[in-house]
Amino acid sequence: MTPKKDVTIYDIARQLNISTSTVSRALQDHPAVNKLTKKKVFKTAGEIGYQYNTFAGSLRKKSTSTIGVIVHELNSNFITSVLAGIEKVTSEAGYDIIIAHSSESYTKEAANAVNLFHKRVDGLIASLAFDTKNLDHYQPFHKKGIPIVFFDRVEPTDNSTVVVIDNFKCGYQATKHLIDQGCKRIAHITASLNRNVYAQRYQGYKKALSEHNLPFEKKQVIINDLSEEAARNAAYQLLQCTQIPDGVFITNDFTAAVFIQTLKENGIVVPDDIAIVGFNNDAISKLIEPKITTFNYPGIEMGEIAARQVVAHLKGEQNLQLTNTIIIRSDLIIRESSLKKHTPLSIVGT
Amino acid sequence: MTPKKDVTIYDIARQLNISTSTVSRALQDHPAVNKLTKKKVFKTAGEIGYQYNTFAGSLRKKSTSTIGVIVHELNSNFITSVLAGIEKVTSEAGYDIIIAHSSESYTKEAANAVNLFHKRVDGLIASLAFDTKNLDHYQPFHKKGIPIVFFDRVEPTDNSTVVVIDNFKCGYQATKHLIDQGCKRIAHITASLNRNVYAQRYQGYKKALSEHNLPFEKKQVIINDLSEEAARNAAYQLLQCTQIPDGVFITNDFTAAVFIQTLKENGIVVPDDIAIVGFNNDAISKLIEPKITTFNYPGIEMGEIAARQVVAHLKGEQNLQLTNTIIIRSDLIIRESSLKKHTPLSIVGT
DNA sequence: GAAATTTACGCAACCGATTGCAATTATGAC
DNA sequence: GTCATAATTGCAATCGGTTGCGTAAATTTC
Repeated sequence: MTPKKDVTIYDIARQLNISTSTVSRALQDHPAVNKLTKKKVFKTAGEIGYQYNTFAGSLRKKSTSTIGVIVHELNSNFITSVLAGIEKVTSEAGYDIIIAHSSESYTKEAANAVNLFHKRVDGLIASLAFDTKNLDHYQPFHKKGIPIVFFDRVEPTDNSTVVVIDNFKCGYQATKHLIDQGCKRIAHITASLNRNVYAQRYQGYKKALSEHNLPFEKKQVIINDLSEEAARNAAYQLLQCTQIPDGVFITNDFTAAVFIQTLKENGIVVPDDIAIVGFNNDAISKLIEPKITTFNYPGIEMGEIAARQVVAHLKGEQNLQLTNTIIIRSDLIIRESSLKKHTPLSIVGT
Repeated sequence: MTPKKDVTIYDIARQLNISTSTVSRALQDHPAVNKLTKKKVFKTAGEIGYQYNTFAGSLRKKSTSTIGVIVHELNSNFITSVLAGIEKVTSEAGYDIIIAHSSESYTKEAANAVNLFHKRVDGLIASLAFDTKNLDHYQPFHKKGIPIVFFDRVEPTDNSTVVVIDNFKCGYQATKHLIDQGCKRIAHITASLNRNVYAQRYQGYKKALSEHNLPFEKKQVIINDLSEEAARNAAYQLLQCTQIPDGVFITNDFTAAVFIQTLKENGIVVPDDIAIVGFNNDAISKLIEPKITTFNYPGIEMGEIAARQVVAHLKGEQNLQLTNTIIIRSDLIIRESSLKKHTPLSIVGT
């Protein structure tokens, strides 16, 4: 609308009777500029209200000092922690970040990728949506040599680093824990097995069952979108089985919370009738009754590590081309929802 | 790192033996370009992998088709809904958005403002942090005529539109509701009264008390950061009063949930001993026991309206200069946490 | 005090798209 | 076939920094 003319380095140069080169260099604190000159430049810059023009700079430099971040959602503690971790590292290294979220939609994820590519981010950190099955939309980045690090929701790739937790192990641990509590019929509620995190937890679940000679039944595995409605439906579905399960491993705390609520509404006692293990260590897991046994998801750490990888690559300290997988520790946090009566309370965490 | 040369409109022009002007116009689907030429341009553009260079374009056009959004946090349903609303409207109007969050810190909010200003957003939508007391960091936007719309967390201003709910009324309603339930000693847990939303709810609370001849006591008002720890401390503090309250209005559902949990741990029965009203209608409000009476916060609507204001201004359809306040409807959702025994269940919502 | 360095600064060519205005070509009217 | 009008296209300046290279001035060296 208002085409107010901007204050540029030309204005500073004119005012001080020096060249724009010197002004530009002074503004960058370049060593080849006299200290006095720098001082004068900064002074008049402030006086006449100079503002750096990112476009001119980026256009010339072909770099933006900006790192793009694509996440699959925003409203979870996990993601917020990751973002905090990323921000910490990137800002210390002098990079800005642009956050885009896909709301678990492949289409939006792809659109975001295109957009960030156009915005010429210097690097990318991403977590895939539920239904993202291929990584084609990231090809332009690879072609241009822009480093990408995937975290949490990843896909096998030849040219990027991935930062994850050991989902297989978590799935195994969760199930093993339920078995240790005496559960014989353990169900599993999760999301699309196309997504690595769910696929691997599922494998871990199966492994634990078979290792302990418990039957694996298709009916006991419910795959949905982990929404509130899905959680309720899952509960009703399981309650209608001839043999209702005595343990359920649910890959999301919110879903687990709704599930538990639905059970309670139907007179089922958790954990005595059905023991529950959730996932993510969301705030809600400690607030509902019973408190949910879950897995701690080290968000900040994941964010920091992912960001550090990208930054290291950009600064030329390290090359990401070599495929690289970083696995971060995650822990089972045992709370009330999975502890059958006989267990001594002393081992209950908070 | 890798200074691969970009494909530009010059490459297309050379290939087709036409001028860059024509290519540029063809790419924009300008009417003054022959249809056949356009077709050829798009074809070769695709073939040689042309990518629009945002910087060159923005530098020349002095506009970015991007709207900045500054929020005070990310992990709440409310904010996520607002973002969804904003995204819907802006993307339909052909604008991108850049999301920045301040984590309730004034310093980060100001830094984000500077950053978005440098990124030359065409418009700004913002919600203030807890401790933001002045709007100086938005001056550069005003000076350049960049429209700003504040939502929810706002500050009186002469040159921006604000989109809010009637917080005074909510505070009044919440308190009135508790009074109707028979509460005589109503406490209030909230955050910094510098922030409009809390200040106004507080005023509403006071008004309701005085209107019903209930004493207002400083001790009954606890101001903190609404964190988990703060919620617990508040609970202990109130329990130590000689006369513990029989109703509490808490301006945040998460805080209310922790507060209720702490009460229960100490043998207090909600709502019978103490009735509770929360705020925001977060997912958690329906999942804990008892379900929390709260206020619905129309996030999507707020986002849409805020975005529409900015877009309308940018398209020249409307001027935001004239101060403008838009108030959105919000509703008290009555659930178990505030309903004293005698109340007929039939009016209980879900 | 002349030669060798070092320190500061300026020149001018970019980066890639946009756009007012002029020029050329095509189409239509008579 | 001529002239007016409309449809296309090109010229060239512009947006605001950046940076390799060259040069003048200041400092050091012997």
